[in-house]
Amino acid sequence: MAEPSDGVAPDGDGIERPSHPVTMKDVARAAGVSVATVSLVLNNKKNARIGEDARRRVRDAIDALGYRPNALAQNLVNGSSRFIGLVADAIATTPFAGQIIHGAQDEAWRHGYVLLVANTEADERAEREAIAMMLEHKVRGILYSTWYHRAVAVPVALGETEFVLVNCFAERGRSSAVVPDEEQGGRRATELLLARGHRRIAFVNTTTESPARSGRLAGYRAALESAGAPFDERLVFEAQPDQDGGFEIVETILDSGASAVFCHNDRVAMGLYDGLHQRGVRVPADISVVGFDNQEVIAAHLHPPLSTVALPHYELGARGVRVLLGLEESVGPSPILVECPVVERESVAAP
Amino acid sequence: MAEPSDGVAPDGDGIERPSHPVTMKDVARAAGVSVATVSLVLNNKKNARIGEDARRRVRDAIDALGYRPNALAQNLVNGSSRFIGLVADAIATTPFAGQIIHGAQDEAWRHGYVLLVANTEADERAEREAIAMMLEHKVRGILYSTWYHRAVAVPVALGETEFVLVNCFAERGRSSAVVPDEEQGGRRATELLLARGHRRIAFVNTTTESPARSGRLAGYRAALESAGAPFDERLVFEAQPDQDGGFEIVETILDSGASAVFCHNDRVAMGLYDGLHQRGVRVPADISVVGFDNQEVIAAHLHPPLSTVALPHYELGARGVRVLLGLEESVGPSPILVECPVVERESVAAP
DNA sequence: TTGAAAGCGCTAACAA
DNA sequence: TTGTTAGCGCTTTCAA
Repeated sequence: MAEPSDGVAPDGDGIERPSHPVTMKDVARAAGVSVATVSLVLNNKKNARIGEDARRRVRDAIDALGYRPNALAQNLVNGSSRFIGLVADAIATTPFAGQIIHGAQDEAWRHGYVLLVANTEADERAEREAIAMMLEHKVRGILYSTWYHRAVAVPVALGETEFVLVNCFAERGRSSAVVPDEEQGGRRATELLLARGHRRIAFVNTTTESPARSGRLAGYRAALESAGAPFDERLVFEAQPDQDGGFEIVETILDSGASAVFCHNDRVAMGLYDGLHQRGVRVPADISVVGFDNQEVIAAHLHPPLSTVALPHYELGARGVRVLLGLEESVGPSPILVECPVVERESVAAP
Repeated sequence: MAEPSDGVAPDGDGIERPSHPVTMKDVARAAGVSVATVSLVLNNKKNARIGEDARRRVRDAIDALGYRPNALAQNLVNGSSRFIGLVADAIATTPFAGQIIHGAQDEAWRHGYVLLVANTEADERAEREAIAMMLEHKVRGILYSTWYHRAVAVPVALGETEFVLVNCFAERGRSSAVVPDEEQGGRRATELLLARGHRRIAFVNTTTESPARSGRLAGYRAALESAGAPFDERLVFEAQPDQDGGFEIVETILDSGASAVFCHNDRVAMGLYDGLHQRGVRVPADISVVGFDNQEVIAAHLHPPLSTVALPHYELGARGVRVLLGLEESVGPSPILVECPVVERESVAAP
């Protein structure tokens, strides 16, 4: 069905190669030792004294035969695997889920673990099956992740193993969880504008109730207040959280007399740009704009490139495995908050 | 470290629950039968006649104890696992890799397989380790995927198992491979314009050598020719394949007198839109535009929404596992070509 | 310094 | 209709 671009190790090495899968027994035979010895040198146990000679013979046999340990067998005897399960509700909708997987995968790998990935598309049945399968594979633990920050009902089966919620938190009860610090992010975004001297800063929030909505608003407000700028409710607007929402709210923003706008996300900012351009309003000369999410395809390539605050998805995945593995304390009853870093580009200027 | 939102099954069911992991032996004891019997009813082997009574007792015991088969043990005895490995060179850079994973995962799942995912960031060492790890877990086979369509040097270790290249093909030698049909895609994109009556259609190709570059060009040309429209070399331009490239080429396009533009990808189209808007040129009233890739965040939300041709990443992943599993013939020496479907939106009008 | 042997949880002959 | 038993490939005492 498929062939390697290159041959396998040549056979003329003088050692007989068993017809198919090379086991430890084969190595032992070839090296003239017992399987126990092979096992010992393989895992180089320190308190097992193996002669230099035998050790070498084993090594040679392993190379010659192209032996690979059978992880299935190892896991069976050790009673647990090196798997970490990751169940995601949407792995392809946005690049976000990808980032979580990426972070989790890197960190897991670093500690000798492998990711078992399951996509559930938020289907409860798929979710149950995914978790069951992971449990049956005796995973070290499960990362339960969502593609946008929200509260979730923790599936009962998760209780059979250790788990960490990633980018979500438990509706009720407490569970280890790692989520983005929306408020801090909102504060940073606003400060980006404040720092350049803006005082009348509009905030285009989303219409949908969510931690992002309340968190970013709180951050916006806090930044304003601690900068001594007035918080004016009439400068807070709501729009559908996408390009259309941003596009439709231009007029309103322009009427408000704000010199800068903090958008709930980059997509809103993109729509806003569009509407602004159509009216001949220049960014940032006439009005400054800041986004949120740092959705690369958009933010980095708008004209001018959009200053924004990044959602730390990679970090969420990575932190998730760290707390799962007990490398990091999940202190306190509330979720671990991960910072949202700012990404400065060119959409902000002095008023 | 983490608690379920809900308790585990109550203990007052009259059956003693062993302190920790419930094994088949526990079930056998509780049901008053042998492990063989339990195994038989579990896998409901047809040619094994088990009494209704025993069968029920086993079922009850399983429920009562909350037994879960140990997949590790099952795999060990069967000599092979239900894993399919997926090595990707970039899982987070774009939504594309996510789609491949998604498709592979869905299809694998459908056939009772689980995805083992590894991200290599194109690092050779990471790649070797990832493949080794998969081999050690006795995967059924490996999907080797890239985030953009290209030729690859097939890692030697892949030869130790079955594998399928996804979104890439072997530099030399033949290997099963599944790739997008760039030429067909280019043809479709051009036809979108041709169908509305355009004859002078500009093509903004990428500057970088790739199957996408040559394939889409060939498709463009073929469509033109079979529609009896002249292929004019002076209508083929090159630009960096992103927003900047598209933005910078507007003037040139406008000067060419073309009534429509087929862009190498959606990002280029986005940049083009931008430049067009700035000059007061309307899409599609003054000029029609077609993209490629169907990068949702962009294409669906431009003004007007961009008609484009989709890269079939989901399908690539799914087909990949199908050929891996031998469900689909990988006929012939050349890669399997997957169709690029067109996605019509509103950026095309009559000239 | 090494080997023999038990056993991880499960499946599959083979007996009974 | 069911139980006994021998492995699957490996790790790990325990003896030698």
